[in-house]
Amino acid sequence: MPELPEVETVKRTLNTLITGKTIERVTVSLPRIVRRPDDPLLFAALLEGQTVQNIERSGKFLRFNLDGWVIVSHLRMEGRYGVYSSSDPVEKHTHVIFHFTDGTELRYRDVRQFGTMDLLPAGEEFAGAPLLKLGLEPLVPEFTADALEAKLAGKKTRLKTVLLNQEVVAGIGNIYVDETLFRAGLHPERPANSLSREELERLHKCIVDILNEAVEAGGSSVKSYVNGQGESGSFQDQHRIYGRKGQPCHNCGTPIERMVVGGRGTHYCPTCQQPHQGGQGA
DNA sequence: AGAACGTCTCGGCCGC
DNA sequence: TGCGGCCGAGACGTTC
Repeated sequence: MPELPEVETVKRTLNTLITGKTIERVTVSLPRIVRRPDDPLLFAALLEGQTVQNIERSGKFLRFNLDGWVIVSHLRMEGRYGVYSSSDPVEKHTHVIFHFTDGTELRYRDVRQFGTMDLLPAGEEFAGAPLLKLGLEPLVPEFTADALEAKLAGKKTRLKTVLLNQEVVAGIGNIYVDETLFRAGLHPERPANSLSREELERLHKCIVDILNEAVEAGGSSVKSYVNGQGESGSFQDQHRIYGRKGQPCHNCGTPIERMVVGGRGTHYCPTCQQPHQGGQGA
């Protein structure tokens, strides 16, 4: 489920919950989740005795920094982490358990089993897949309108498809791309290289503003919770376009429409987001 | 029954 | 012809 704001929320919560804890052993009950090393027993063996230094984020990936290793974890659609006592009953769809020496556990649950974990030597995590080709981090000072413009240059691809491409901007998903394009007043199917400078600057600002607002609200979903302390996220109450098919646009009252772009459900206002240049944004 | 907050691969089409 | 860019479809389990 998670996009950048949800992953950022999970990251912050986990930092408060498991930093400094030492892994005693690891249980992998669904091997497909662990991509590297390909042997889940080796994955578990390499992690024994490792201490959690901190957790960072790249795009939608979590990076668990240990002593000599880094776990690069992607939640895909429905992956969730939770911190439990070892005496808590193990919930359905729990696929990986990190047992700590203090009797607590970090558990990974994933109903759809799409999530992934890659264990990589510390210092080498950016040298190859899956982080090497990640695009611009949108919430750092280096993410400027010029940087975005350079990434979009020459791309005739539709705007929504480009923004969902993690090699362009890292962390935007289906909810925030719709929210961003609505606020920017841009049609999802505009060719990416057709934006005026003004439109590009508006798009850049909307990406940054919406992601920051969502992080501030603790993310959108109710599905990417960490545990009782980290499970809420209220940004879904601020969604102005996503999931509002048929309801009136907050801007102009026109019923919001839904179409499919790049295979993804896409919500937009046919009045505020015209398929040609123009418009002032929402 | 259709859709789901994410990738990833495959095959086809288009234009240089 | 060859190749890159781009697109849609389908796949990956499961739930509601």
